[in-house]
Amino acid sequence: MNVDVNIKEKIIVIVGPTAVGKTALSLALAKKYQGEIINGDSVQVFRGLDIGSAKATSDEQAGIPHHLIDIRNPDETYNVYDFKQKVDQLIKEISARGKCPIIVGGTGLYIQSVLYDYKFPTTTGDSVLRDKLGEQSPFDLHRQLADLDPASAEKIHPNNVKRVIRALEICLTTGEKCSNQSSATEQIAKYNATVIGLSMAREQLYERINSRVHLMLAQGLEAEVRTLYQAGFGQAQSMQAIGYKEWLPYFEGACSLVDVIEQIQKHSRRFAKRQFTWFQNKMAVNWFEIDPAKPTMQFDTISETVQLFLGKAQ
RNA sequence: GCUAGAGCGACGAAGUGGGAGAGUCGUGGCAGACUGUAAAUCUGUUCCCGUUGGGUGAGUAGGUUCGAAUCCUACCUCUGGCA
Repeated sequence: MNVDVNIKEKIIVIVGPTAVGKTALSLALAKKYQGEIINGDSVQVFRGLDIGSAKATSDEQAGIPHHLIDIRNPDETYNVYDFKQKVDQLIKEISARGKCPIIVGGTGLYIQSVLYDYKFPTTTGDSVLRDKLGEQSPFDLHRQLADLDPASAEKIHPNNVKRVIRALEICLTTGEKCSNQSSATEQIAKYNATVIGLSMAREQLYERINSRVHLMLAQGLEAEVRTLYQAGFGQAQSMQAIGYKEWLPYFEGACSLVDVIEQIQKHSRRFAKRQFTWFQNKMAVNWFEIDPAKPTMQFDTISETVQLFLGKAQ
């Protein structure tokens, strides 16, 4: 199959682990190149989750169009499918305006789904079926999957109940096999994208993460989470985010504030590691190492790369 | 100074008290997987080396023994008690 290169829209993608400085770079590039920012992050979509998700402040956003931020209430859901649909549409619109779409985010799956044009199984989440399946033992679930879709069963570890259930859900509601549907997607780049990755020496990144948690606290993180908690959103999807879920035991008197801080730091460090794993292994990234002492020093180099990319004839 | 107890693996804990185990639990680190919750969920690994195997190993140095984490001696460190 030949995809006509000429019709591919140009997009800039900024990826990297949490706390590395993606937001700052996105703002700088958007200003310089008349870009519009598309949030590629699974938490910043929720209203009211501002400090803990490290959203750009409204001052920072001023004058630069931002998309897919604050588009959900804290008790609503959001997923890759929603994201990809909206992004495809947004890229079309923004490009038609003669602007450059800049996708910024740390959610590997989301970014991947856009870059490689994932085709998702048609079945939407069926919570009744999921609950019913959830009552069974992991072993039984996995055995069922082995009957219906051996390829998936082999790929998914029996302990990974969420993914076993999702695979079963696809088999049971569509009659298709999860493994067939996902492999139907070829690794074909849908857009003419330059993927800029920001990295940092592990130790320094971890220090930055640790101190950023204290910064968030100073900015009023506890009050932000308490408001959401008191509004009854404790069990919502949005509250599973790092920086939020860790407060629940504290509000219930089961742990100390120090415990909360340490948990948030730990979860953030692990998350950063998982982000590295994804971006390094799943997609072609143009990496730039950030020096935490001079975080904007690389921006000029990156900017040149971007200019070259944008200037190139299609 | 005297006395009682305790010292192992990146860290913490429990347990064992002549036939051992680089064993158990937890934490941290490292690595990995990922197609509708993905900041989710899950997996592997973590003394050394030539890694389907081999080596060293229970504070340190000796001793007893066919065999020692275990018993003995000395020393070091920590904790409690007494001065």
